[in-house]
Amino acid sequence: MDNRAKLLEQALHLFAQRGYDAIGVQEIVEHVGVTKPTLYHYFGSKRGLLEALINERLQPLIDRLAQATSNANDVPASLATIFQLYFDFAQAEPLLYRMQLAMWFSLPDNEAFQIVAVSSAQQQALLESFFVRASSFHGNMRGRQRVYAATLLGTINTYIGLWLSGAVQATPQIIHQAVQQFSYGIYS
Amino acid sequence: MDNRAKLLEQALHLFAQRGYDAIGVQEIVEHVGVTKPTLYHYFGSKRGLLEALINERLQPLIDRLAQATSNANDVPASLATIFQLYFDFAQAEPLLYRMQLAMWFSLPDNEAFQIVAVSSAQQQALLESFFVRASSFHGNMRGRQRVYAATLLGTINTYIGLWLSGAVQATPQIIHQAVQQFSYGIYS
DNA sequence: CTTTCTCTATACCGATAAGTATAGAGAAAG
DNA sequence: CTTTCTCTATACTTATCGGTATAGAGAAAG
Repeated sequence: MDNRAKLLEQALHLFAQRGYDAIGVQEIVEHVGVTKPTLYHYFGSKRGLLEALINERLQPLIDRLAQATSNANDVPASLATIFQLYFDFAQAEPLLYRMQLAMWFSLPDNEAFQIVAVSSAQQQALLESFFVRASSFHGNMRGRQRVYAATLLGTINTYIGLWLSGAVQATPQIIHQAVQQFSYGIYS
Repeated sequence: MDNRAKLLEQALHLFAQRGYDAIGVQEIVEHVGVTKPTLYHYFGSKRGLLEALINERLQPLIDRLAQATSNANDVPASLATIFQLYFDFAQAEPLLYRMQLAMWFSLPDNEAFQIVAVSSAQQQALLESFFVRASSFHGNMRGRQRVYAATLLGTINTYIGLWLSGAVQATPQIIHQAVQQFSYGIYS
C-alpha cells in the first residue's frame, strides 16, 4: 500500500470518527507516518483529499445505482434491488457510508456538505429519473419524483442507520420491510 | 435583548449555517459586538454555549413529546399528534431543528454529537416507553420498541428534511401521509 | 461613602489550523 | 554520467483556535 492509499484510508477512519472539520491535516499524516508535503503532493489541499475519497470510493455505489435504475418496467423489483444495493454497499464500506451520511446531513455552507452534495445529487437525479420513467406504469408524476426520491433515500438511510447502530440486522426480512414501508407511500 | 440572549441567537444562526466545528468563538462575539470574556462569563466554554442553546430552546419539544406520549390508549391518534408536534416545532424553530438534525447525524466522537445526544436520547426514551405501553393493545413488543422509535424519528426527519428543503409544504395531507407511511411498518 | 458583585474590555497565552519554500533522495530516461 | 521527474522531509509562514489574567466600569447593598 503506497502513501497515497494509506492517506486516504487513514483520512476515512478519522473523518468517519470525529468529522471532517474536527480533523486536522497534521493528525492524518502523523497517523500514516509521513509529513504534510506528501499529502499536499497527492491531493493539493484538505478539500482535495476528501474529494478524492468521495470520488473514488463512492463511485461504485453510483455505478450500481445507475444500473439498478436503468430499467423502470418492474418498479417493485427495482425498488428491492435498490434497497439491497444500498445495504450491500453500507455493509462493504460502513465507515464510508457513515461519513457520507453525516456530511449529507451537515449544513449547506459547510465545506464537507458541498463536497458530498455532488454525489448526493447524482443519486437523487438517478432516482428521480427512475420515477419519471416509471410514471408510464404509475400515472403522471406531476413533480412528485423529487419527493419520492427523497423519501426513498430517507427510508433507506433510516434503516441503514438502524443497522449501523446495531439495532437491527441486515436480514432479507428487514430489507423487505423497508421496501414495503416506502412502497406504502408510493402506491397509496 | 441582553448580551446573553444575543450570543445564543447568533450562535444558533452560525452553527445552523456552517456547523459547530466550523464556527469559532471569536466569530460569534464579533457578530454580536462584544468580546470573548463576555461569552465565557455566561457560558464558561464553547461547549457550554451549545449546551445552553440545546437545553433551553429544545426543551419545549421534549416537554410536548412527553405529554403526547403520556397516553398510549389510542395509538393512531397519538402518532398523528406526535407528527404534528414535530412539524409545529420545526416550523417554529427551523434553525434549531436543522442544527440538531445535523448534530444528531454527526459522528459519535464529535463534541456536538455528544451534546445533542442527551436530548436525542430523551426523545428516543419517551417514544420507546410509549411503544411499550402501547403493546397491551398491539401484542408484545419483544424489544421492537427500539426499532419502532428509531423508524418513527427517521420518518419524521425525512419529511421535515423534505419541508426544510422546500420540496413539500407542511399540509395536513403530507403529515397524514407521513403517519400512514410509518404506520405501515408497525401494523404489518 | 465604601464595599461588593456583575458584567465587559484589553491584551495576552500556548496550541494548532491549513498551506508552502526549499532542498534532497532515488529512480528513470537520455 | 547527466538530466529529469517523482516523491518526501525540514522548517517555516500567517492566521486562528479555545481560553484566560487583569483590570475597570457601573449598579446595588451596607
